[in-house]
Amino acid sequence: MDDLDRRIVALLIRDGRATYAELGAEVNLSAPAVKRRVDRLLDEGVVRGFTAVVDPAAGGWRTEAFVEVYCSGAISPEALRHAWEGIAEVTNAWTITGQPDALIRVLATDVRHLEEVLERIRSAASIDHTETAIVLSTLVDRRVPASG
Amino acid sequence: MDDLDRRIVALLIRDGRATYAELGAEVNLSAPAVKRRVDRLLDEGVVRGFTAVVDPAAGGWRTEAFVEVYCSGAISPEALRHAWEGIAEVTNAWTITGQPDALIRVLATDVRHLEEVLERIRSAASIDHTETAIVLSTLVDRRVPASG
DNA sequence: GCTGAAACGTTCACAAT
DNA sequence: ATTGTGAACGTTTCAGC
Repeated sequence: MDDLDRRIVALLIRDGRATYAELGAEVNLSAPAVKRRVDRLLDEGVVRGFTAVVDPAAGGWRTEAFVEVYCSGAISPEALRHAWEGIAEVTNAWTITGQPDALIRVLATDVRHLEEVLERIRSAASIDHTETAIVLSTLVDRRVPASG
Repeated sequence: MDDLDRRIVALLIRDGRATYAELGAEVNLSAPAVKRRVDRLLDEGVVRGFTAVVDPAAGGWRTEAFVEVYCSGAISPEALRHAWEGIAEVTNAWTITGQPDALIRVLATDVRHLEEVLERIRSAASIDHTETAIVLSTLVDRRVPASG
């Protein structure tokens, strides 16, 4: 993971479909040399894969919310993961420090749908209660810290 | 945005570097037909672009936190966006309903670095106080609701 | 790491439906 | 309006250096 790797990764974050020739032109390397590095980065898990960045609203997901989850008793993170992975509308979930045990990001079509998802979240594990905050606007949207 | 578009988008979320021929084989379309659809989806903004999915830990980002921000007085979302966009470690920020005015996701190298980022966040706008929750584990990590 | 060459993918104009 | 075909061009992906 040298400086060349970091530059290639930064370029691939900006354009995940950039050709090896284009990447090579930016970092002064031949296309095969770039490919070998990208293959190695994929192998090492530095780059997990490539994906399309989709506008959720275009798919009808117009309501976004964060749900703080307070559990009752001891529940393993693995049990929570298993329960929430099966709920399609749960896009992200983390266990966290502080008063709530977990934080969930939910995408729903509307508030009515959100309420229905919250019921499924609560019934999927022995949960004490939840606190929901609806997203008003997205101010910053990156996956990793800004670089260049 | 018909069913064929949705299937192509789902395939591109799974593999953002899939060739048009591969996509076409899955949806029974020729490569040029798939390309025209993808070009249109990009044009319409349904697909915003393509990116590499990178492991933050591989880049040294081993500490993740969510920061609830309580503002003092009236601050425009635009002012908050401008202030936080300039902080590299702020990967995401949303204005939300409920007690806090905003929620921020931060990636830092360690807890010491996180504390330093929090200082920058607080001094970047007229903020009353913040409440930070450090991420213990990531249970679910998707961008959009699961589909297939 | 580079080069060369074959296989493969992309991207266009054009015809078909 | 959208698709498939064919051909030119660029890219990928080897092996050999």
